[in-house]
Amino acid sequence: MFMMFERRKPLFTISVAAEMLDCHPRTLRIYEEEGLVHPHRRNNIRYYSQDDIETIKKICELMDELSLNLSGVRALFKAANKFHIRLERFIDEMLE
DNA sequence: ATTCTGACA
DNA sequence: TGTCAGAA
Repeated sequence: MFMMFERRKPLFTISVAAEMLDCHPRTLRIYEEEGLVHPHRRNNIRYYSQDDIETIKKICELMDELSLNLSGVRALFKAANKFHIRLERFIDEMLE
């Protein structure tokens, strides 16, 4: 189907995640290639957690509110990691 | 039916 | 980023 559970947490297949985020599955795969999200995999199939969904929402916000492209987001992620900053808070502050 | 990867008139 | 082919 399009959803499964693990430890009480819902996991969504790429098609469902894409619907929730109103974007193309291709886009989600690209974000993964860029190392922006790491959906859980089972039998080579991607399963997105609610957290993954939230992370991607943030990515979209960064792109259209700050006019950043994918490479910009990638740079931001790299910086956050380099300075040991919590990604969630980091992004929220960028959006303030 | 659904997803995956790789490729691009 | 969208779309399509070929395989799983």
